[in-house]
Amino acid sequence: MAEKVTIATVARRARVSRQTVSNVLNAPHIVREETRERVREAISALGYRANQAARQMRTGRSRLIAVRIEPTRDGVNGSVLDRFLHGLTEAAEAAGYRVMLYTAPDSRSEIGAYDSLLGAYDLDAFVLTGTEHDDARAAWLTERNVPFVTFGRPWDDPAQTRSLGRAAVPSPHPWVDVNGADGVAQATRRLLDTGHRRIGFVGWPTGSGVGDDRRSGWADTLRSAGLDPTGLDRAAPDGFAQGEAAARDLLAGAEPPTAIVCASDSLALGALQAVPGPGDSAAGSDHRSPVAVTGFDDTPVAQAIGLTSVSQPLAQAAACCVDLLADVLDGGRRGGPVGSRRSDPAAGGPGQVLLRPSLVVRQSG
Amino acid sequence: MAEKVTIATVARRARVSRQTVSNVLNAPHIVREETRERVREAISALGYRANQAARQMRTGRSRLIAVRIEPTRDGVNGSVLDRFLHGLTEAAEAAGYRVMLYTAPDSRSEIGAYDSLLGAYDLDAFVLTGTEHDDARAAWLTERNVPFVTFGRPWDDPAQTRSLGRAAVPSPHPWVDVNGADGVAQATRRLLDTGHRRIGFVGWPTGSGVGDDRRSGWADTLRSAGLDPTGLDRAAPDGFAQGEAAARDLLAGAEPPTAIVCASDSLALGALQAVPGPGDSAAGSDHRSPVAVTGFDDTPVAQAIGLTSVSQPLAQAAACCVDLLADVLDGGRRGGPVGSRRSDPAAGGPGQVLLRPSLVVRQSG
DNA sequence: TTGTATGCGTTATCAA
DNA sequence: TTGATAACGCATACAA
Repeated sequence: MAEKVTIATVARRARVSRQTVSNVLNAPHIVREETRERVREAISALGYRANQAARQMRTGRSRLIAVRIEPTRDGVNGSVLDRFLHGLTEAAEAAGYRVMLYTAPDSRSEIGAYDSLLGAYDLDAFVLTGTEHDDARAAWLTERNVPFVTFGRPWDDPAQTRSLGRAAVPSPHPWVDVNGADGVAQATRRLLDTGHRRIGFVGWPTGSGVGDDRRSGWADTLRSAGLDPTGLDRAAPDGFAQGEAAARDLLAGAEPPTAIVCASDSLALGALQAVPGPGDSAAGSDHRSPVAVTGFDDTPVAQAIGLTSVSQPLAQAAACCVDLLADVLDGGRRGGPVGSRRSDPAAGGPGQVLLRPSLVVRQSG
Repeated sequence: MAEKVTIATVARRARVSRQTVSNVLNAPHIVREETRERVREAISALGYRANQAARQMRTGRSRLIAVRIEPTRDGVNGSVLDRFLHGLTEAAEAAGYRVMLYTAPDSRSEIGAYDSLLGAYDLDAFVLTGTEHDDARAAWLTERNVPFVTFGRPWDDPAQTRSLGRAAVPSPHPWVDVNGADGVAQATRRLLDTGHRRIGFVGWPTGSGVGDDRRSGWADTLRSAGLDPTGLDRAAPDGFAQGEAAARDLLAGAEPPTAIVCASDSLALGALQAVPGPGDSAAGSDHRSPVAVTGFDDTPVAQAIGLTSVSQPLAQAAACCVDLLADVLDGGRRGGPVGSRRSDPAAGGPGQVLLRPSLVVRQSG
């Protein structure tokens, strides 16, 4: 066990005061070049590393970012969080932060978790995933002035908010999101381009921001192509079996769609079971399904079975989250090589980034 | 922003000294009951929570456990880490610890990460996943007396270790693992029970501890049933395409197997593509594949497509990891309601837990 | 530009 | 059983 090397050790070795060492660390520009070099040399020679606990006690900042790890929901989409987390950890490290995990069975208890986490650990910020309508978590954190960023837009219903009277409009907060409507539109447009005219949609029931957004991408694309989406969509909770049932229902109609766009890979996987497979067709080993199916999230399942799917730039989204947090935490005096990612440079408010997903075309569509 | 409530605030309110408050927190038994109650009341009335940073500075312990989040490897198996992480976070919270994430592109740089993490954050312990032969990370941590537990057995080659001379035998460390051989044996035995006699195996090339372990479960089971496994196994790196190729090769033989056991869901998914599907058979909609295929890990993919697979008790494994760490960190004076999980109570060494996986039977086999 | 003194909130040592 | 005092490592106001 090596001797503990503190700022005093470094100071002795570099024959300066502790304060000078501290200055080299926190405000290098005010130290004379020669001294600075000597101190730096001592630092690396001794392998000195600042003690976070002591620093935190003094500054009140922990350089810790908390993010909730959810229980794997339906399973198929679980890896999305996984990839996001990895990106987040990597980006945080680069910015000098660390990621701390916490769990909560639901949003209500999540707020309770904030309280104890903040009390004990002086967390610098939170990353919230999966925003809901009028998210109570965002409100709680805003109210207490706790920095946070959400991966997911705030899906506040403007009408409802307005009806609350007063200035109930939630103050804007930094967020990063992926344009789901755009992704679904890409998928739909590609189907149109390849000749499909009757394109169905299987998505989640109305009410979830994410789901409604994705559905609109499909409907709007059809409309701008002069097609009527009416009757061509089905609502189903996320899940394999639900997707299969919805697709079956869609295909049972008088004029069944020749392609189905789904709001998730889980639904798409189910839908794939419902469409007549290549084996049932007369032709031999043509792997192309007569009914094209596309999913959303480009999960490992999609990669494995050759499902065309919309891929979210998760690593980039995570990096944006960290950037936005760093903007707030480090007082905007960052500005490294990351480039400006603000989607709306005109607005003076907090950064809000909407990323564009990409379509990964595979055999299924 | 509520006033900062420290141990001094509590002391004032309870009209005791700060030390007494500290005692109530850390050594309740030495405080008179009446005083203790008064202090406890003040604590909850004020909503006091101990400041981790200050505590850490004094005790040198952070109550932080670090675990590496790997980049999603081949994808399909990614969710395993996800579920393990969730279990770990939950168990750690219950034991009063927190989980901190870090990344590293490979094992070599992972050791570098230890160094800086330990220097800056005074981490209490590490959880290592995916142990390798003669794991350098374990050696490094052992040498520096850093507490850690591995999820995965140490796969040290006894012969090689011995040949190094000296006492090169690595000192044992706490580990938790799932008995892969047992899991594959369960799958194989079930196939035998359902009448299969020619059962193939598709696994990873010899050399990986995990892979060899799983293969042995298959081979041993066949042998104890009086069958000869020779020629019935194929080695392939993990992956969908690799699994398909290996299975195809296996099925191309003169006497092709009627069932294939795979070392992973990725391989199994590939193998499924290689076997004649139900659609190719004469009979109608019998969903049962003529060639049974089983996977390993019970990933979401398996759940979605109905692949029989071996399921690891990840939440339990994670809980065991935390228990073992707590044993070390809290000096063995734990012993809550978790029950003794030591697999070898006779050995005085560090706890080592081998858990039994379970077979999830679905349509594919 | 560099050095000195002080305090962050907690726990450990020791005396009362 | 309780209370006073010191110390953990760092950063900051202030003096030199």
